[in-house]
Amino acid sequence: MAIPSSSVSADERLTTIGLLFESSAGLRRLFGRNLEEAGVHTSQSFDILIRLARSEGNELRMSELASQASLTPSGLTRAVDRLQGQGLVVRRTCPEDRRGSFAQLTPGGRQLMADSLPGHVAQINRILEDVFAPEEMDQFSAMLQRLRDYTQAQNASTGCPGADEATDPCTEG
Amino acid sequence: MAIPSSSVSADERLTTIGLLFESSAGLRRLFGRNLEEAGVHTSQSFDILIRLARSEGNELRMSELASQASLTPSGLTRAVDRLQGQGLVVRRTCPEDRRGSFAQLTPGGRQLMADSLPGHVAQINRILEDVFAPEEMDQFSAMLQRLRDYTQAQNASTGCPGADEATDPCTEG
DNA sequence: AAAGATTGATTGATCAATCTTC
DNA sequence: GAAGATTGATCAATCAATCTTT
Repeated sequence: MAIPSSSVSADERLTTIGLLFESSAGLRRLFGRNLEEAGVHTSQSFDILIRLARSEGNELRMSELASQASLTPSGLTRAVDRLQGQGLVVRRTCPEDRRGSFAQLTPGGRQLMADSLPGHVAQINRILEDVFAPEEMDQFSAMLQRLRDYTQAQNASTGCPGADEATDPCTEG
Repeated sequence: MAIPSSSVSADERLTTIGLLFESSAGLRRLFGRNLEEAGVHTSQSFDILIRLARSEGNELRMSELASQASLTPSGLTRAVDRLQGQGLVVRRTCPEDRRGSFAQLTPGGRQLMADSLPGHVAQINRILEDVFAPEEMDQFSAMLQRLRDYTQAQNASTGCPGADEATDPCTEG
């Protein structure tokens, strides 16, 4: 009682991490419902499509996309296979380095994003406005940014998915 | 420029959600390394074990455990099968309602938690102290708590895993 | 030999269907 | 018939190994 703020107990900090995990899982479920109705199969698919949609030329290198989507290279290969099967994405061999390839949004993929994004953004706004006061939003975002950067840096030491030097703020899910 | 705080753009809010997802995935990867060294197979296993460890009698009903761990009933059945196979958990039929059962930590399971928890807590403390100022911690936790509660309430409307009325603050991962 | 990407084998999670008990 | 839990079938992600290009 009346212990200063640095006294946050171990239990409380464990709980904080648990809340982060549960929030993430809960949001994915909420989004999943609406995205499916909008024609996007899963929240993970959307995660990939939106990053392509927000990139120059609607395309990204496989390795960078894997990193941004928190997937291993093989995981991304399979995800892009599925999206290609749905006609939303195509592969393009990188002309300067023929080992690499780009994943690129098709016109159909762009259309799907154009159709589904407004509803998704509206849902996000509704949630965030219900939960946070306006001045809290920026704080929350800034804290998450630091936490994300920290985990990326730590994971980078040992070559992990989602451990990119990515300065790119294009980071949605 | 100089637009008030409520003008946070759609892109910024999309990014906030993306940061939350990436933070969650990044933390799971960081924890996974250390937990594996400590003898816990995955971050998901730990998620289940710690909830049992922090519950009365080291046991919890399957349905409640599923909800707390953000798993479907069948997902939890399989997870408990694995933990039982490792000798960390046993099932106990509920005497008052023979449809239900409890998952309960074995002595070996309790020992494993006793051995691995200190290191895990230390890792969490290190991360949170590196990333956040002391006074930010409580804010961050409180914001996540509201977000978690909100998503649970929303998902509850349609019967989803992790959508519990759970007032229980035992919530780690 | 190292980097980018893919494939095969395995593990983990989900949905739909089923079984038992209420 | 509904609730708690499990099983079968399927899908998605990972690791280890492989192929191509550098």
